Amino acid sequence: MQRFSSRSIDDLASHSWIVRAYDLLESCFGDLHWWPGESPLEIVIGAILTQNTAWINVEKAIGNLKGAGLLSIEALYHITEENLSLVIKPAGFYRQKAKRLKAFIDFLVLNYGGNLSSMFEEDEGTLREKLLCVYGIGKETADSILLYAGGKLFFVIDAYTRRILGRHGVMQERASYEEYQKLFKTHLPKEVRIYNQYHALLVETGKRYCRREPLCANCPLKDI
DNA sequence: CACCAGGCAAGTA
DNA sequence: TACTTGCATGGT
Repeated sequence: MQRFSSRSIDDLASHSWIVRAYDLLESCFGDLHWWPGESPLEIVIGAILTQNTAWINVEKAIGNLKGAGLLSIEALYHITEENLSLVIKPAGFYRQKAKRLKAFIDFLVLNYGGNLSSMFEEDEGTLREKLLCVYGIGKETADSILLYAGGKLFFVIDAYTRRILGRHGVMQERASYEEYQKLFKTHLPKEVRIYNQYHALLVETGKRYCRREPLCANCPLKDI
């Protein structure tokens, strides 16, 4: 029986990779202070609109919402789902996403008087469970809302995170959302600022250096 | 022209 | 549990 399981060896390797990657990326990109959005509401809307969609198209949809005066709970509550879908059209999947935005707004109005601040006053574990019950909100969207709009300590796992860690052999790309989340939770200080910045750094890296094919030679992480 | 983008829900085995 | 498919516009 070996005294040191391969698990703990792996943990050490993972730990050093996670920490080194953070330092390297931060020295490359600096402080990104994410999420691109000017208010908690805009962040929530962006989180739903960006589902499997290029951010550039989300910006157009949000621009349309602004132009139409629809960046408020009130306005979003009163507009019809169909009209909303036309405004957010550039983001793609527009019928589904109109339904999802409506579902969230209804949830917010019904449970928290339409007040985002009130929503975030709820116990964060309970809130996450409730968000996951809202139509159109899965784990990534829930964690994005909690971290970036609410400042809660939840690490966001997205396609870029999987791809980057998968390609660098830190974890199987197909591993579960929980496995990925545990990896970061285990090896990082429990600070919202770090969670926020790290995910932002990973997305930036993914956009620039880790698109589908091929693996970019200039990726800052290639020598770890 | 083909392929993909910061997912999710619903259906199948 | 672990796949598969539909959803849809716009950039490369």
